[in-house]
Amino acid sequence: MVRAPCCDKSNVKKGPWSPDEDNTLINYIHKHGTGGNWITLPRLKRCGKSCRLRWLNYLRPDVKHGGFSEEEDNIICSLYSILGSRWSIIAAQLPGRTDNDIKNHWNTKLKKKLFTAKIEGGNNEITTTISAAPFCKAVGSNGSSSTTSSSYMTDLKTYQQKYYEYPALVLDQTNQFSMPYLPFENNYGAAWCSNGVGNERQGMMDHFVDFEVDPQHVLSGSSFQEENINGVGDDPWFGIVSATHYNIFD
DNA sequence: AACTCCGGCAACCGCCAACTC
DNA sequence: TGAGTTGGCGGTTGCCGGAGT
Repeated sequence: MVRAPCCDKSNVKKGPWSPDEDNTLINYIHKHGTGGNWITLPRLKRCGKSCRLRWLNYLRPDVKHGGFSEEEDNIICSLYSILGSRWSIIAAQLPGRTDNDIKNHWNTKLKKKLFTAKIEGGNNEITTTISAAPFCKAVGSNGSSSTTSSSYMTDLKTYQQKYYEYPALVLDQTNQFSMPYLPFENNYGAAWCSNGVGNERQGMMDHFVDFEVDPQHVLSGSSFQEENINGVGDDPWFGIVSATHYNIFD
């Protein structure tokens, strides 16, 4: 009871797609859809995976190419600061953009842009790390605090494993620290910051709780100034307090 | 004009989780 | 239940065109 392999690797065409191949693929999908099965797609001498990639990244009618706006750049950088290189999740927040496109854009432009901004900033904060804290799992679906100490610790372990390079937060055009902008509907996504006194994890947790239960700290689609938050120090930490409805860390 | 270098991007590769038989 | 298949993802490669020399 064994299925046929997805393609005969020795007889599979690679490299750039020709207009003919594109047309064949487009016509087929318009006629039949993908049916969730890329392997049975048109009899191009292409691997099913290659067909899927070509359609999703290039041929799909709603896909946008290039021309990233400032706002899109900001969203990408903010989400990168939180999620790291989880391009598919980041792409899900940007209609018409593909993970591949965003990844390329980050690697070729944004990374350098932020690095340059960091150098120009020229302060000790350069060496600071930020972290992405999947605390969302520990927050009630209505945004209220329902965290238990055990789930706290589970998430803390994940949290401690997820450190990212600093630069993504230098984005703020006013040259101040700003919290990542989280473009989630209904703003269930919210950012959190602490001064991370002495790099104490417990210290950060305290700030997290303070922040979480205080509605005025919940983002409403704008960036968040450092002075709005309890902890103001030279060793800031950033994270998410809630993004519960989206399960973005699952 | 010829050559080299470099940036941008499409496509491939390999891994892994989910699914199927 | 386990082996094999498939789809999805992130990392990487390699081609192409433009800029610089």
